Amino acid sequence: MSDPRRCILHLDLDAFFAAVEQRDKPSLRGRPVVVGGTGHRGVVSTASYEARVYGARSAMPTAEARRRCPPGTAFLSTRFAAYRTTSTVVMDILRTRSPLVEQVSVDEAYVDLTAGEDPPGWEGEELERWCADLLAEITGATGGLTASVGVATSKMMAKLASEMDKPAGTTVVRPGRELAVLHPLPVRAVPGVGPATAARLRTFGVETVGDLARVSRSDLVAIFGTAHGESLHRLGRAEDDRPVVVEREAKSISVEETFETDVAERALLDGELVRMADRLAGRLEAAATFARTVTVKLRRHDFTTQTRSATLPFATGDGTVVLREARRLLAGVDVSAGVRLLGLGVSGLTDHAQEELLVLEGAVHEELLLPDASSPVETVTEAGPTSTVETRLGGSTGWRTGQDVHHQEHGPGWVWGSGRGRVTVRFEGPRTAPGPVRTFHADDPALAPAEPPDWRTG
DNA sequence: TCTGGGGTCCTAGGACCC
DNA sequence: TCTGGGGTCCTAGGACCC
Repeated sequence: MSDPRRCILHLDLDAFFAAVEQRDKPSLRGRPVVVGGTGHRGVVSTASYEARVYGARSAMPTAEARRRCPPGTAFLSTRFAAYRTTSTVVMDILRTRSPLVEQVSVDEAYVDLTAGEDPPGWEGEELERWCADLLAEITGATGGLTASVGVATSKMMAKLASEMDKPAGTTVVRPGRELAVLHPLPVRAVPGVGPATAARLRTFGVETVGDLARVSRSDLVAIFGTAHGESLHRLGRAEDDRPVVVEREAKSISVEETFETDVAERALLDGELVRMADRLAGRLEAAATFARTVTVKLRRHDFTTQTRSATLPFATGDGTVVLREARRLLAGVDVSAGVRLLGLGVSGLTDHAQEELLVLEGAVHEELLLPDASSPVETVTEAGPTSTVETRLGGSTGWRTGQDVHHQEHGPGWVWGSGRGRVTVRFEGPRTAPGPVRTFHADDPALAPAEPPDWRTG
């Protein structure tokens, strides 16, 4: 059983992306909003509660959400910069309560309250009052966003609790109550049980966590392997002593892109690779880290995924080195049937560069370092194919729905829609009334992309 | 108009070394 | 000439999470 002395809080911001959009775009408040990929291969990241009424859900193809939601539903692309700014405000508030805050994503965190200065106790309604105070502070500081929290003796139980009274709810699972709360839930509620594991368990007649808890450890290990089997056995009994850890070092960095239509032309794929290597190098530099392993990922028309990786004898932060390896790896796979997704990643991260030159001085495996004379480093500085995959496909004006813009005359606004050489902008901000809509030429010089508005001052 | 993008962890097999 | 087991590194693929 979990250590009853631990008091762990899990906080989850409610419909976070959609809530930020409704805060910053007054005309969307109270209306269905769907945030995610807006192209024909897009999927939903977050649906507002108004859109959930019609069945729109996270991870659903956006096309499906469009079919389900009524006219007037806003379909917006993501604005990560805005979400990050708001997320930081929330995480800073959590750190005033305890130094042990583990941010697991932009909208979610664990807090070990036991590590705080004056932790609330389990008795009476003290915890409920303490959480109400926390949620009120978050709502005030974020311009009206709500969060849900769960408090329990372990991370798993705290997370399950935070989902039990959404939105804006507080659920406390007091020590000793864990199994009564856990066992009626479907197995899918257990972290680590996804569609494949749930289907497998169903063939053994296991539907609820209570059913799972009656399966022996040896049976679970035989079915799912050591790591997964042991984990299922423990979590099914609410045995979870995973600590709240403040910072985890990144193990990999990657970028990927799904094309609007499958791509079979090597020149186009190479152009993408050039841009991806450049972005990756920027992120390596920003993180002051270096990588030894380069991985190229492809997804085909039938959704099968293929990866090819190579480990260098040195760690690099150089985009040209990453690109050279990526090109070599991509050259070894058949793309003639078309590629749906192309990805480029690096792993084996270390703090210290051990660059190519140092290894060359050691005269180690020179042929490994210059593996492909046909793609010399110099080609990287070339412009690459001028027609990127997007421009070749046409139709795009370069403006994304939901994007922040500024017009010389009309001031700040956001892209309401675009196409056929036009862009329509709604001029409003987080602290204005719902604003008017105007349409411009997509290349109107008076119109420019802008930073997200500040809900505290804008 | 089927299925994003960024991650983590695990497994299994082969190479290689002792 | 034949045979062994353990450990580490690498590659490819898959499940899962938000």
